[in-house]
Amino acid sequence: MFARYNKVQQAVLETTLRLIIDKELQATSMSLIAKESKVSTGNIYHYFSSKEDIINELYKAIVQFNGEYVTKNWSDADPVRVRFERAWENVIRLGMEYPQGFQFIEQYSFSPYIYEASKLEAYKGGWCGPLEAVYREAIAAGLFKPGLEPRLMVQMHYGSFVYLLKAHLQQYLELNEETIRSAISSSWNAFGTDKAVMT
Amino acid sequence: MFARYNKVQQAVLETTLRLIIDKELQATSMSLIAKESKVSTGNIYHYFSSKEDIINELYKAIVQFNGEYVTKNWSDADPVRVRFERAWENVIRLGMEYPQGFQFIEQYSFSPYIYEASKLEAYKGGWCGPLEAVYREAIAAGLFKPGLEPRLMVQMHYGSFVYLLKAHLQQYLELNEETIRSAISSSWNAFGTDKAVMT
DNA sequence: ATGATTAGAATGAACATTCGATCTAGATAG
DNA sequence: CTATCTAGATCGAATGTTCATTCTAATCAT
Repeated sequence: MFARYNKVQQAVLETTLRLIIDKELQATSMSLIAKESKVSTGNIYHYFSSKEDIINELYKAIVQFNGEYVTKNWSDADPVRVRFERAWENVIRLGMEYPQGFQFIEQYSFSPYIYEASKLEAYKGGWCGPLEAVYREAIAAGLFKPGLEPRLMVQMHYGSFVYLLKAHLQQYLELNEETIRSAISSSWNAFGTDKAVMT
Repeated sequence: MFARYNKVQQAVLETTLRLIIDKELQATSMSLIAKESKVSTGNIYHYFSSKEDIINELYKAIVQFNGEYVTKNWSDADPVRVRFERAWENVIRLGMEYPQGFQFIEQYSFSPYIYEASKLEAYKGGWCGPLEAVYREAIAAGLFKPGLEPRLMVQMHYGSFVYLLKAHLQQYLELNEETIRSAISSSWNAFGTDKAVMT
């Protein structure tokens, strides 16, 4: 997840992520990060310019990782429906395999603590653009109803899966393969035309 | 929104809500709350036992307010589809009219800062239960496909609307009446059977 | 007057950051 | 092969600030 950083930076970033998810940002002090990562405070400041800097590096690293994960296993050559399913499957799998990173982005993507510059940099590595294109294509092919903006559709579907994951991570409900397939298929139906329904 | 509190408490709660949404919890100090609410720190501690206490009162008050808002304008006598539409319309309207309260719950409902007791108390006044019942009824009437848990369906739909609202509040997209109607209708279609489709 | 309420200065703890000292490894010289 | 040097890496104690909370005195209502 933090492959492009050195050992010390990795230790700090991993520890910070864990602490923030477990205990919340305000309860995550530099001295605690130092103790748990086994890197002295002085040395942390050798590699990061401030606490804010750590959080922002964390943000950028996770967003990039997530972006790569979600756009895996599918390409423009695949049929629209396949791309749709793979992408959302990836989103769910990402949330289940890397819950801390997922929760971190969920909690802090609108936080003033994250610099606008980090958010901008994040957007470039994101997957919203590619997915929007898939939806646009689905509309053009008559598989999705026209009328709503692709951007809005993606936003709604993303929200669905985020909340599914939240409920799962909170042990509020269970997610098995069958349920995931079913949820993705239902999502398709929300915007799908008769032509597109084949479930 | 804070009708059941006295003047001083209202001032403190309103100010705290505004500051937390504008500036984030950790940047919202007691002295700032005191200055902006025009209640001295000493007096704040006369009405609240701690900062945590303020946040938790805020949480409980908003959850109750939201619960009442969402279950307005519909009753068990209405047809399932009407109840479905009214409820989600209320959710969206709530988010648009009271964005701060909406954002606060979004950000802090999973926070360790909120006592479990507050969350429990919140659940009683919540609207998840009533909505789950509507979905259960829709399945029983053959309007919704069986297979998925009603709880999961509600969770997914709620996520859709939350993200729609987030995007709207972030000026990322515009929400007009037509779009809202269309989004709610699409949501119905996600789980709707052929019998139920009438759009 | 007296009990409740309000005010804001005082307190003490916690925290982000800095700083000077120490350590390490690799290069250079004898 | 050993001794010396050096620059970066690492350490943790010290600093100065911020903040939640408390305290004491003043004000108000009855």
